Amino acid sequence: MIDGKGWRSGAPVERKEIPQWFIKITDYAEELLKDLDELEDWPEQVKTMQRNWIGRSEGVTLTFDIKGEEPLEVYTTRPDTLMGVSYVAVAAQHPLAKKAAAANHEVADFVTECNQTKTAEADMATMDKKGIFTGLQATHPISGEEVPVWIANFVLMDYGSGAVMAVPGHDQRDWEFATKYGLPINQVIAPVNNDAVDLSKEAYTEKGTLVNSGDFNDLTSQEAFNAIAERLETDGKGHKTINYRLRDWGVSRQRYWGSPIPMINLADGKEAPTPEDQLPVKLPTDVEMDGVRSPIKADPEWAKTTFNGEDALKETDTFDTFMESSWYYARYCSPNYSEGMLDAKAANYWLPVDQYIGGIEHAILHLLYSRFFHKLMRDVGLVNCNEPFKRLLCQGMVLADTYYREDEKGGKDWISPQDVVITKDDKGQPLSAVHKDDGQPVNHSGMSKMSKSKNNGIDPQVIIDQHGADTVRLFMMFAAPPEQSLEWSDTGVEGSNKFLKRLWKLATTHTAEGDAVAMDKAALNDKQKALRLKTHETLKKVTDDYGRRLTFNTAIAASMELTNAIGKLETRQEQDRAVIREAIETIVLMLAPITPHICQALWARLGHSEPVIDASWPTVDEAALVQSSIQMVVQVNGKVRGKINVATDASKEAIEEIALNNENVLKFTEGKTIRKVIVVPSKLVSVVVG
RNA sequence: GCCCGGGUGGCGAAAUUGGUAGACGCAAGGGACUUAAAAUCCCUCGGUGGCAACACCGUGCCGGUUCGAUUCCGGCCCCGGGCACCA
Repeated sequence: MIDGKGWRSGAPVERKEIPQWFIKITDYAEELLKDLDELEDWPEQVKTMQRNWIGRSEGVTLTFDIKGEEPLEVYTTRPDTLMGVSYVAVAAQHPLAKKAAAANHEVADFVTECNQTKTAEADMATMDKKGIFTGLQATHPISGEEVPVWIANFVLMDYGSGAVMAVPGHDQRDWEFATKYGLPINQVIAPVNNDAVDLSKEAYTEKGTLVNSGDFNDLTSQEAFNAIAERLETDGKGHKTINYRLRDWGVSRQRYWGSPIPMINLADGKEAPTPEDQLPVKLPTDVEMDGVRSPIKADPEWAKTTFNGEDALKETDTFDTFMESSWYYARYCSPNYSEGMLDAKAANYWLPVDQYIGGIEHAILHLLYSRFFHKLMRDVGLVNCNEPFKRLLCQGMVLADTYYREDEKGGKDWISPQDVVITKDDKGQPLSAVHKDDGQPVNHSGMSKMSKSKNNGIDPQVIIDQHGADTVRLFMMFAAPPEQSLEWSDTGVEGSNKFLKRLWKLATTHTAEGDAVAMDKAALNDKQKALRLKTHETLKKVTDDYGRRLTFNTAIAASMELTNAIGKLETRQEQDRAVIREAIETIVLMLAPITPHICQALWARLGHSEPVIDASWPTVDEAALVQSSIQMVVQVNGKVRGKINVATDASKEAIEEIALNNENVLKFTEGKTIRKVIVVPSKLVSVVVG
């Protein structure tokens, strides 16, 4: 868009009302909300976002009568504040607004202005709150008093009934609007503790006790909610309602690139689904793009068809691409099936998806649409489970450094990080960045998502050619937990390569010395036992990291620690080699999912004929985890003052005794009264002195 | 503006249920090997003071709960994701 016009067509950007297709996702709002509770292996963050997006609220729908007009319906979640209403406001697209606009050109100008502003929620929420009086008066459903009807730019036509009752005393947005336009601000809620409220500074939005509310005085907000709802119900002026923030899904797109919506527009103005013998409706490929209109809209012939022998027109809108991404996972179960959308048998064999992975940017739209679509498929008998994705992991983005130079026009010329040479000072802080070709300086613009536009993508093939796929895989899994963004670092890649070389050397040196003898667990010395302990502790941790936590970075770190520990054990005895063999085999099996190639090669050298991919996951030897003594920390008034070694089976009293007699601990307890000693088993002793 | 995350050494990060802050790695510094360099190996590595033992400070900022807070609570600042037509 340039200056509010399409860059190719020159057409001005404007908002228009056009007929479009919607899918009634709101019918599933309650189920989409409720079933979130079943998704135990979804991140809490995503479920919270979806709950808020669906936005279930309990309130009351009520009507204000207007002379000579249809009664005005409003929805409120705070019926307890009803007696404080000082005006009502409708959206600019509301029928009352349109009617008022027809009668008054100032109102018409305002409505036009509202229709030109952006409709994104973020824009609506941050724009100046503006309004205009329609000239109409509405009758309060209980007091019978007259209140003015305004048009306000912040009232959404799509939510509730497109009209709100305004209680400036107890709603901050209404308060700001009333203050701006000099409308009355009435107090009808008082704090429970009866504190005075200053409504000249801001609205009082808490719940409390009703005041200035006639028959409802002295009721609590909760009691008044019910009492007022009942009164309205009795008088035929309203009733309790459950409302959702979720709106129906607009699936129409006016562009060519998409699946044509299989509906037919009939001569009488009605619509019908495309009959089966005309399916699928295919997008024509022999088209001319004029850059303005979709070819199937520009071509008067394409849409022509018949329905029950009558002339009719095919729909020329295409589907939102979210439509396809909402069920592809199900189609993947029977990709060659041609009798329908899904082969239900295959779908039910495979679904739900055990582990789904996607970026956090899909937390709401794609993941909500998919859940909805799955329930639709269930309701027509295509699948028999309630939810599409059993387990969800939201992975982060890959970021890389960005470098640029300014061109003559002041624009930015992005330079690939692979073409930049960095020099660093003694402390490792970058001193300068220059282009590798001309040696001239370039500007650094931080880390950002790898993209074509910033020219900071790294072709993995280059790194794979240099260091091998295992190095790249190891680096990517090691640099950060998967749900966090990953900062690409060439030196980090080299670090991963170094580790693999070290592991290779360690393992091949070991195998070159011949086969290890069988381990004699009873004959192990302390150092050998310590390595076995480390091996099985590591295995236990890595198993949990892979299986439950999905923190591959810590699984790798633990494997590195074990590798370092092996290097520290001297190999003088046969049993040293037996314990080392076990440790190396464990590392190879643990890292095989991440670095399969090198692990397969090492596995073979370790004398296994079956491929490592077919080897079973090693089991933790609980006996190896048993220790005779452990280290505990001693704190005095919350600060670590000593470390003690105690027998694993030592009693609380014995531990206390050792802790209190620790040399450094005594320095801080001498001459003071010991008020309390807390022993946290196998962790620490906390001494409180005063 | 609203909803959801995040903020820890020079850097990427770890600390899983409130219990030793900085594991693991990168960068940097020192050393060994080498004619030399690369590679490799060893040592140091949050800050301040101290020969050291150790002490004090330290997880965005301010406050609170607790014997004990990176972790829990209240308020604030900054960064990222989403806000329905980017998908």
